[in-house]
Amino acid sequence: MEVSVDVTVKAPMCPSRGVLEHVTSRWGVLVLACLHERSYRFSELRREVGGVSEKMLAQTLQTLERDGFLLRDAKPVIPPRVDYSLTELGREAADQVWALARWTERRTADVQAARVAYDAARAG
Amino acid sequence: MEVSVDVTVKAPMCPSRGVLEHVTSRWGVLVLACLHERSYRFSELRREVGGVSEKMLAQTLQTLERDGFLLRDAKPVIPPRVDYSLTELGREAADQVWALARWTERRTADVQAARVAYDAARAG
DNA sequence: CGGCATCCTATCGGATACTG
DNA sequence: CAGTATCCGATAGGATGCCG
Repeated sequence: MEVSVDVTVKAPMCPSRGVLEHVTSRWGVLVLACLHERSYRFSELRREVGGVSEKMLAQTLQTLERDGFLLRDAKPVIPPRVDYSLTELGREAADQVWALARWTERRTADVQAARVAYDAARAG
Repeated sequence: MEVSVDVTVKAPMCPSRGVLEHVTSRWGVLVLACLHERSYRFSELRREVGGVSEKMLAQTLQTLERDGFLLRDAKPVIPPRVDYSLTELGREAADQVWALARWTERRTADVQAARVAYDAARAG
């Protein structure tokens, strides 16, 4: 178990940077985008996101929970059931991320075309 | 020099994921946010972003240029001068990212408060 | 000035095994 | 089911040196 990392060494010059990095982290974006629609259980979320390992999903959820973006509701039942949903703060973040994700989907074809053009310009 | 990596192995299930990851990459976000305001030269951008190494900035700029987000204008003068500016596609991306960055700045204090509360709840 | 190549370390992140 | 712990390979990313 990792303890007591000296955060003073690599602390970002601006504290908002750390927040932005959590929101825009590889799996953070996708988790927020998913939860934008509705609340999810752990493994349900894992399937929905797709391609994320158990470890990284758990880690991502913890980070986002700590930042106050989402609520973790662990029901005391057997088998365990844990639901994740957005807080008000998280909803605001998810709105932004959702918009970005939607835009990306709409424009993906253009990006792919740009890549082809870029590569062709150098290979030629 | 690295060549011919087998992309079929780790290709994202959805091509838009790759695009989203470029836009939301650690330095990509900040570069787009900077260029949202105006165009920049390389080292000017480096100072403005702050904390980014020469290597990573160059790499980030290439990725974003290849994706069609920005224009690289290398003037044939001594000493060299290279200007980076957004394309129309890049402007759309930068708008999204800019909004997210602004939101993050506004809400950073709330996130920090949430972290303190979260940590206090476990430290007991 | 604006890169590129090299080296090297830290962190990311997947696979596996284990637990309540 | 929903995690945690551990191991380990892959990648991010900094430092340095060289070049047009």
